[in-house]
Amino acid sequence: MEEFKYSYKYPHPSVTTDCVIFGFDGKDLKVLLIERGIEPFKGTWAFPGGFLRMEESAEEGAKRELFEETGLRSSYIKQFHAFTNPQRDPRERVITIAYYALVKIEEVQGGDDAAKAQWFSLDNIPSLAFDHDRILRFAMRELRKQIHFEPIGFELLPEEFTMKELQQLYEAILEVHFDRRNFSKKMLHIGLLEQVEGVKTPYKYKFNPTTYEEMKQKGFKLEF
Amino acid sequence: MEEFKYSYKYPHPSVTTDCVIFGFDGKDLKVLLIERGIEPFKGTWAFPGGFLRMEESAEEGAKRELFEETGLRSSYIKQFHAFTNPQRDPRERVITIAYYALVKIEEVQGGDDAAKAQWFSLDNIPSLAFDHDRILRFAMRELRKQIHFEPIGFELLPEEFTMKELQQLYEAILEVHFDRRNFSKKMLHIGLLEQVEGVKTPYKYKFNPTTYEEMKQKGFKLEF
DNA sequence: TCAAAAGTGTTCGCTATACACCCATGG
DNA sequence: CCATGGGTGTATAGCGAACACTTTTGA
Repeated sequence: MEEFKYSYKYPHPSVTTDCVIFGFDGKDLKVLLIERGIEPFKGTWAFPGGFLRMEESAEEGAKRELFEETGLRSSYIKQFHAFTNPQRDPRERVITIAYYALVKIEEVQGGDDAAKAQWFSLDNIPSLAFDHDRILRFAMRELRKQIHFEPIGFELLPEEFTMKELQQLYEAILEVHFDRRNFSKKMLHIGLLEQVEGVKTPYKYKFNPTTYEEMKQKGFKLEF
Repeated sequence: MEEFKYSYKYPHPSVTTDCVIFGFDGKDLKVLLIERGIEPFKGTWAFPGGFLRMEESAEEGAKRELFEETGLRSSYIKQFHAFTNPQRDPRERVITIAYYALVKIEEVQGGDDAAKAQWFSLDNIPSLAFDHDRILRFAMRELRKQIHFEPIGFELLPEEFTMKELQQLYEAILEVHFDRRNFSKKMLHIGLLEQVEGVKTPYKYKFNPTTYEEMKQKGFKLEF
């Protein structure tokens, strides 16, 4: 009995965080998956995640998971849903608070056990553990919504990027096709882009966070 | 020790659901608050909520809370955030999964203890228990976002309503002012409204859920 | 009969969209 | 020199925003 030393009057569920990590390789949108080393679902792929510690918030937990798998500390991270189906874990009642993270794929370092982490294109996702396929679909839907209110695309691109890369990213997220000329015109018109001096054809651009902060104050909407 | 019969190897947080119930009285957007009868925060106002039962999902829990306070079973309800700050409850670690519900205010029946439930206008909210002021601000922000993707306004209005009521609702949610003529034109153009036959000046309208379902299939966006 | 509310139409400017041409680069 | 990619401009149509007049209703 020594082992079960946390006792409550009423049953409590376990609480975990899961982190859907999105990256962009210049062409396709990708997610980072971990091959599970333990039961249940040993050997199948899943999102990085784990039990919430008592002294950390869910966001801190998700950031911890993100760091352990990518070495990144300061990425964009957003809670998008808590999954609470009583049967979602075969062992016991586990609810998970799910986040998605947007990372610059080239900054990602292999985690402690890099061998078991791998990037997958969204059109080539393997069978996933637990209800993680549902979590992924949910994350994609929320990401598409989010893009209307925040220029989150910039979180997925390197510091400097071409207009074509930016367009391909938006096309990958929204699953649409834009006219190259109109996309460029629209993006430049918004005013969040800053052309990198001295680079010629193809031009490179940087995201201007100052302008973004100003625009957030006044309120704005990105149309697509 | 009989009392604490649920034991775990690791500490588990408590999990609750809270339900921000929005209603519209034809003029102002309101929320339903409960006066707490027990400590902590006894005597202060809070959202309906309570501990998640082991056999129910969070959404079922939130619906249960909604039913207990309003008598309504089939309202629009949406999870918008899990609040997980380790210090948010002074007693112990409690995370809450928060929902907002949109109800037709005239259908609401007093709950079991109706005396302690009361509608408050958003510009006249009393001091709230726990972190519920933060939860309310969060709910409002999500509601405003949501309105761009779904015609949720209709959930808050009676079956039949005038264009003016619809406009006042949108103005209350978004905290903006629309030109009466342009608002009407735009709303009618979207095609979700059906004019009630036989009613004259002011016309009444009904929401057409069939058209809405068709539009959701094809994907659409409500602009404001 | 008078005031307030509600119905309706027009103009203007902006932006989304469709589309074509020129230039630079590299094989 | 030719093909490809990338930079740029223009015409058109549709929508949002501003705005005024007429009709109806009820006090």
